[in-house]
Amino acid sequence: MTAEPAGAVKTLRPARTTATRQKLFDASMELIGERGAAGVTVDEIAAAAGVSKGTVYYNFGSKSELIAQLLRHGVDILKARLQEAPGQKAPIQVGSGQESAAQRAATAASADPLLEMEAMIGQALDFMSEYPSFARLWVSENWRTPSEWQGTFAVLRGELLEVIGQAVERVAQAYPVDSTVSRGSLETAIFGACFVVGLDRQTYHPERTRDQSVAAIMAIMRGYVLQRPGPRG
Amino acid sequence: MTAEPAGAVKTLRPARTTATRQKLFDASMELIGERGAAGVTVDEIAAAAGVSKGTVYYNFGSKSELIAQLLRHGVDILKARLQEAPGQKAPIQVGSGQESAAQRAATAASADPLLEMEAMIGQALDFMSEYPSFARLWVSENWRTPSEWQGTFAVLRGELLEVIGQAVERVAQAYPVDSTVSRGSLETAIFGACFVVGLDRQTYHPERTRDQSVAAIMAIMRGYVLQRPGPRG
DNA sequence: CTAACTAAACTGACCAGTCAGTTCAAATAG
DNA sequence: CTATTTGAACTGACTGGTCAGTTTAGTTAG
Repeated sequence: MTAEPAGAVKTLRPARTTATRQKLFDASMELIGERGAAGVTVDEIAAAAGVSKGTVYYNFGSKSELIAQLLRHGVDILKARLQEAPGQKAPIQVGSGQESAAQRAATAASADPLLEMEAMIGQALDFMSEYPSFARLWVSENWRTPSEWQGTFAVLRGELLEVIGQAVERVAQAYPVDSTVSRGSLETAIFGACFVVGLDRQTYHPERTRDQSVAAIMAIMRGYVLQRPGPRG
Repeated sequence: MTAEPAGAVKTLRPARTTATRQKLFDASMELIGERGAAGVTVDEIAAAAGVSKGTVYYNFGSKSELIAQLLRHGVDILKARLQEAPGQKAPIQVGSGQESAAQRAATAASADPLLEMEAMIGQALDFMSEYPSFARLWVSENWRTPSEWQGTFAVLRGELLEVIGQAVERVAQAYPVDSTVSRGSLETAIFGACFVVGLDRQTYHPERTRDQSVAAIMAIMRGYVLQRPGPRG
């Protein structure tokens, strides 16, 4: 019988378990990204992770749950990357006037929300380069209608779009923008363009540079902003 | 014994076969779009098409070949739609000065390549609405690395991007554009945004209108064009 | 001592592809 | 006009193999 219901506590977990789960995440990400969730067997994943099949079930309970947690894992990484982009550095609510040099640098870099946006898109593309399999898994399963991970996707998608939405909002505060454009659709377009441009670069056009890709996606923002006299205020 | 090797002649094919193949395309498109190529069985497809399993193999030879031809079929439809957009109406080389009223209307509408671009994006979104399963199949399988349909995708992707590329070219001829932006990346961004915005509307935001979506994607073009004094020439 | 993990065998469902046989519309023969 | 033949189109039971998930008895590491 499996002790501890699969996928229980995440924190305070023994080091061995954490390492095992990480190995399984790495192996799954790779294999599933290449051949799709349905195209990979649990035996293969276990073998690739250098672990027995029983361990997969001990840790995750099912193939489906493994993949759900894999999606969550990837989104956590991507969100962290996006928030690394200057100006996204979470609500710093420490006593006023005591920012560190690093904090001041971040603030300075984020003075222009368009530059911040550019940094975010760059981070997104870097993520796609680093975890191409995650991007493939995402686009493969995201829009399936009665998907096993429908709920998972709805939540994760919302989290990512919120980060983008905040950055767009900051642009809209600093610049005159075309208010006839639906904010939601715009965010989706940016989000989608990041994935597709990133994946396409990976698969079909490795010669395209990161900066070319960023510039192409940034065209969306330049088209959203009405004039270019720099941020106001 | 099966006469005629599967998937041979396409033209002059007896009506019965054409009807059968169409039924199989319709059924496959629906099922595969929902649950993915690997998630659907040939038995299910046959049943949904109201045909026996043997007929699938008689007509296509393999599940894989059925899907390859399904992709080709969908791209043919999408390409036709994109070329319906004003100004794309293929090289009309009939005797000069004898255009029909319809041709003149199309020419008039295409006077502005940006409007033409807008029409094309609208057509793309309409296609996504009408064949959502095709779009899902496309994004699900397009970027798999050693895919069964790698070659198929490379060809079809090229055909679609060429149509977009021509429209972008016409914009670049008529307007001053940001020449530092890589044309290929830009086209990919537009292409990707169409798919993702279309699918997202379908799956998560049915309340978003077609025109909102078009406007969001058109932001890319507005950002690519440097000024807005109307087309030159 | 116990949670985490191993190794290997096993079950039961599922599924791609096969093939011997059936149908029927059109061609040909009488 | 009727009988016969032909073969493309189609059928569906069957085969061989695969795979998620289970079980069990034992091992390792913290």
